[in-house]
Amino acid sequence: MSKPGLPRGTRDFGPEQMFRRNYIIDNIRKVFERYGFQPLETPSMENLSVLTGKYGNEGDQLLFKVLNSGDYLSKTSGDDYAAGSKSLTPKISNKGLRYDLTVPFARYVVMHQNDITFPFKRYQIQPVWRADNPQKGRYREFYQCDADIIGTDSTLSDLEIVWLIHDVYKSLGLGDFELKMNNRRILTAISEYIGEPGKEGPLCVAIDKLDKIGLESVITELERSGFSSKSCELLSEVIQIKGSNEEKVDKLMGLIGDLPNGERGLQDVSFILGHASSKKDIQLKLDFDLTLARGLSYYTGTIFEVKPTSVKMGSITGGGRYDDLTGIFGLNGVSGTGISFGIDRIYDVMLELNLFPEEQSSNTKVLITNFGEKELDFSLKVLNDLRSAGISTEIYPSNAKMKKQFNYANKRGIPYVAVIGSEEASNQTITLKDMVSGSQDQLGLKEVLEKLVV
RNA sequence: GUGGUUGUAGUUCAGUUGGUUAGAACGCCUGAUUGUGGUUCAGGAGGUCGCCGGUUCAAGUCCGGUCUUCCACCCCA
Repeated sequence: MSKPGLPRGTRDFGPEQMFRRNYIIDNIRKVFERYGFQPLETPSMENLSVLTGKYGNEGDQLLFKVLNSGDYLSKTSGDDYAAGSKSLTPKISNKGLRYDLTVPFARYVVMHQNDITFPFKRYQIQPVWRADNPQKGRYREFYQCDADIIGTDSTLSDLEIVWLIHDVYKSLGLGDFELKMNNRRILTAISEYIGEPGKEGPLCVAIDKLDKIGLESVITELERSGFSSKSCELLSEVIQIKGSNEEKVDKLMGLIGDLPNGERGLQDVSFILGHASSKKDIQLKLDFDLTLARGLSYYTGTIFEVKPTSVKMGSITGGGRYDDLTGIFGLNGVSGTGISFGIDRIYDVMLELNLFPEEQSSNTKVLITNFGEKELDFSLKVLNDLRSAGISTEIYPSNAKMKKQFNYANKRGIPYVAVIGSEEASNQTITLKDMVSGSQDQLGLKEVLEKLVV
């Protein structure tokens, strides 16, 4: 028999890792619920008609497709095979694994539009799959934690997202990050201002790389995609605007303030900037960054991204406002804003910064020894009494050597061992050993309960 | 999808110009200690050298392919 393995880009999570992952997820969930978000889960699989075409060409290639059940070749012919995988795939596969949580959410909203009370605030914590090439911080199966407010175009919701991000990272003790914010309308207005209206798509793609490849390479790339040298000159002036967040808003107002998109985008940004710090306990490095573009094409307003500052890692949280997410499924005029936390990356960052609470390798507080049948009745009574009192208790399942039973408690990090041998069983007492100090006392059941219930 | 990189015991890694029976540390098991773990000491088990093929008298070592790991690009969380 050959040794088993895992599919590329997937991982097992042992008890130790699950303890840490649950710590992250529990904290995020608590904050989500404190903000009034309601839980939602959707299936791992969606119909390919729901998924394809939503993430661009590249995204479609990254979808994991599920082969049809039964004789999946029955509806194909030799011609399909000859025409290549593009024409063959739809005939042998009509389902795929979800690529993110936003599109399934949009599908859900459209299907349940008559039952949902808007504005609808939902959160969703589930794995997603991408047939991508794995590397640092990139997996083929990973979790997203999404929170969206849908059915309102109020900028107040965007502000709530800022506070939500702040509170999530505060609860995790991760303060070492920067929240970047921009607005797609501003990028649109800039493309109009520099004389290349309608080209905000390529503009976003290029601008997004600014901190990676530098201004000159960005300009080169833009010229290659048809931007005139005059527009590029104007652009480099605009994106080199420096100063505080408020100063940047002011300067931009002078340039693109008369354009409808520019005015509205800057209003939103300044609303958020103005109110964000009104929260009492706020400690947030919020940066209005003109070069933040974000890839996903459905964003139309405010956009967010969180990056750790001292750990080399891509974005750990991203989101923004979209005006017409459900339009692709035939429901128009539903605006929303949302955020997605990448817990696998947050895990990596927190591990590197040593931010997890001390590991708790076991929930069990007491291990009851097993000496065999004579002591069993009393041992089981103690076991059940301790459990009834809310104390997490185990009994060693077989009459093994004491060395082995103590070793088990030690390895599992169980703090107390209750020794119940013939002597203890006959006078109904328990020898309770404290595994940390090494000391032990012979006690009655009541005394044990008093000692352990704190 | 493109380019580079990695693979030897449960884990982390050695392994000489190709040459006897592939090693270490940690971990694991047993005993010293028949009712007591963490320390110590003694002993033991554990390997299809990722897989398939090729070169050679001889391959862990060289060559080809393939899978995998990690990294970068693209894109993204």
